[in-house]
Amino acid sequence: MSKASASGPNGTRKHRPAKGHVTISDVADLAGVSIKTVSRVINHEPNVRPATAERVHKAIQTLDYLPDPSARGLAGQQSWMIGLIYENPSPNYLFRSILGALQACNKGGYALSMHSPEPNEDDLARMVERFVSQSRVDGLLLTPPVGDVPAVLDALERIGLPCVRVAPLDGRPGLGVCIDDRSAAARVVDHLIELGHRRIGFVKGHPDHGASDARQDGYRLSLMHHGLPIDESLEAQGQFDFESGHQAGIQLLELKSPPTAIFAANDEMAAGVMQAAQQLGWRIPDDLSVAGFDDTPLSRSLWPPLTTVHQPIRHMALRATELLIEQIARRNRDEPQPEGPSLQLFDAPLVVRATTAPPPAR
Amino acid sequence: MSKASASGPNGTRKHRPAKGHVTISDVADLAGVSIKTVSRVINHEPNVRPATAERVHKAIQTLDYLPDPSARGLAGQQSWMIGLIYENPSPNYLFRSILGALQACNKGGYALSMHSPEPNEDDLARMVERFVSQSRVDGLLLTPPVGDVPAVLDALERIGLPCVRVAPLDGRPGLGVCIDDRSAAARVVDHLIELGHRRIGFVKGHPDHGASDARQDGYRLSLMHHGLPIDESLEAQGQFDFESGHQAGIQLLELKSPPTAIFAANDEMAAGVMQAAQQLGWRIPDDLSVAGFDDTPLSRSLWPPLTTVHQPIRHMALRATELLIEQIARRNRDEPQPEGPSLQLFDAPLVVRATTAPPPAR
DNA sequence: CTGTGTATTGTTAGCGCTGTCAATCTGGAT
DNA sequence: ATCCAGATTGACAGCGCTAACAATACACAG
Repeated sequence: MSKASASGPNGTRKHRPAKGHVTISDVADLAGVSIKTVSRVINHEPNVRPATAERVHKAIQTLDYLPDPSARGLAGQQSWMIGLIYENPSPNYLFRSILGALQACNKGGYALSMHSPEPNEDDLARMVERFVSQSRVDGLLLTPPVGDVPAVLDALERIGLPCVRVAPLDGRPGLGVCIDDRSAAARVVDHLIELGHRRIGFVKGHPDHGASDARQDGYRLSLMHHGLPIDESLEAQGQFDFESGHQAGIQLLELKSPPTAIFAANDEMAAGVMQAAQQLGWRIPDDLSVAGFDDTPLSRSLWPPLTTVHQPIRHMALRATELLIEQIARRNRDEPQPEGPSLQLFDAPLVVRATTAPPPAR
Repeated sequence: MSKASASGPNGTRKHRPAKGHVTISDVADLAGVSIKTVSRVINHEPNVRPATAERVHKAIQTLDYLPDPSARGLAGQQSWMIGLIYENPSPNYLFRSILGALQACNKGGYALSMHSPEPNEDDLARMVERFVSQSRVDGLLLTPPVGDVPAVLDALERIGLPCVRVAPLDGRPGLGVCIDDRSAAARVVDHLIELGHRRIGFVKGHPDHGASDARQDGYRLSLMHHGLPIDESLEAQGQFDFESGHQAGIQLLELKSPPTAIFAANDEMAAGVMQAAQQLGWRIPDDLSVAGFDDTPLSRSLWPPLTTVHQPIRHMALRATELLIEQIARRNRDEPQPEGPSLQLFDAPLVVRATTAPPPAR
């Protein structure tokens, strides 16, 4: 009797009675079922009679019950945590990624745990392994450039941990979300050519952050497509930061035959180019057109506002996280991961603002 | 014998043997002590013989053991999670806060859980309460402007949840970290006056984000201190964003007797002012000096680079998190929270760049 | 030596939940 | 009616750790 009837199949809890702390057995008692059935409902397990599920749901609502993630993590094999590895030089990029990931996590009942390698960390793969085993995350979101380190991907594959890459560069199998950097970059150059520019400079990004290469490809592709020559002296090396853009700008503008337009592989560097130009007495866009890439808030805070490519980073991270959660769910049900192309492409539209205009008349 | 010697006081675990998963009993076995002693060492409890502690530490190192946060959370009364509530319009501010908080969390063995109210959320206090009870965080970090909502603070006090505020505005008791907005703002205006400016405009920030008021106070204080009149027509309302700064800039510059310098309550708005000025044909700093506040990366990406006040946000958030962790520890030991002034002040030095110069000669 | 108090270590019972497996119920087919 | 497969539900044993208490070891006064 003390067992079966007093207050439901599992009895009442004895501790922390004052700690307004609703547990699964409170719900079970109220719904008149066992805690296991409540657990089934929570986890959407099959074979629960609709009427029963309904009663449980009502009890959950009434008590405002929320399962304790610690207990779930301890008992089950999931930690309900997703890891986000970042090593991104751009706060803005990272910040928007976090927002997107957070949103998807909230929706899916996951928590987000962020981690970045120490500045002097040389063995990224080992770092990631340590992080994974310590925090027991269920899956990993890899933002560039960490998602392009083969050693890390190998390690993850060996452990068998689900992961999704944001903006991956290689053709490695596995889930990912990205934009088509190449054609977006080509679109920028198309735009400049349509305005009448014939000598168009390019500022490359950080050599390790390979979106740089794709954007350079797009730049050259558009040039070739319009029958314009590729002149390597018009391609300056940058590092994706303001200062390097500034340097590159000076380098390009002091050429004997300088370009009439400069396309920088991101907004920060475009801002640097603009600073260099204004310093050297060029007016934008009258004497020089400038275009960037990413559409960070910066691009709207420059004067004149910058023509750039909008990258839907928040959406991409959100979708990446959703994909990751789906993958984790499949794995938990021992379903095979689907084959085939697994890269989700996002639109990256050109945003024409005020830094691009026809070249000065000869 | 089976109890005492076979494999240590607690025996060996039976499940998930392959899952390279080191638990507290593995450590106990290797060190030849009970799991409770290991627990004592981990939690720095007193009354462990140094030699024993040493053996345990060695075992922990050998096995690369890390306690499972879920299990700790479930068994103890701590969740080892700290919540960060944000509703900040500035990605940069928030991002730097996150970095600082994350760093302190890592050091203290805590995880960080971020949360922001829904855009249309009206009852902030209830939202915070729900978040706290759902995620079972041990403490809360309140970034502006959420840290200034009395209803939220009341609710938190009622629950008895430790919290620390970043940049609080009122004199409410409780821990917090901040800069002296007023004197920092005054220092900016001092600087402008020293350069020879006599008509100095001010762009106010968002009325709800009360740092705005403190900065305005500083502006007026400096003016008064130097015997200059306070002219309300020189004070334009802004919203802390670029667009509002642009508007305010136009408003001030189209005055019959426009200012020779404009101090905006943050960098974004200063960028807006700069845009407005350049649009209207004013050269900076020759015709107009501009100063901002916050020292966001933006301030270095503008041309000319912006004179502003450096706010050590990352450090502030780091320190705030440390304070929070200390407070949680005290509470867990049932120690009383210390009385007295609990606001930690940080330096916010003026960074003079290129947007401020003597006013044009009459 | 013995007794007493304190420092140190161990034992045991959960924390709230899920996984396993057994028990019960249901709806036909016989 | 009777039986059986499948659907539905429940009992119970942990997950890895901490809290409360128990047990032992040790130190030193009497």
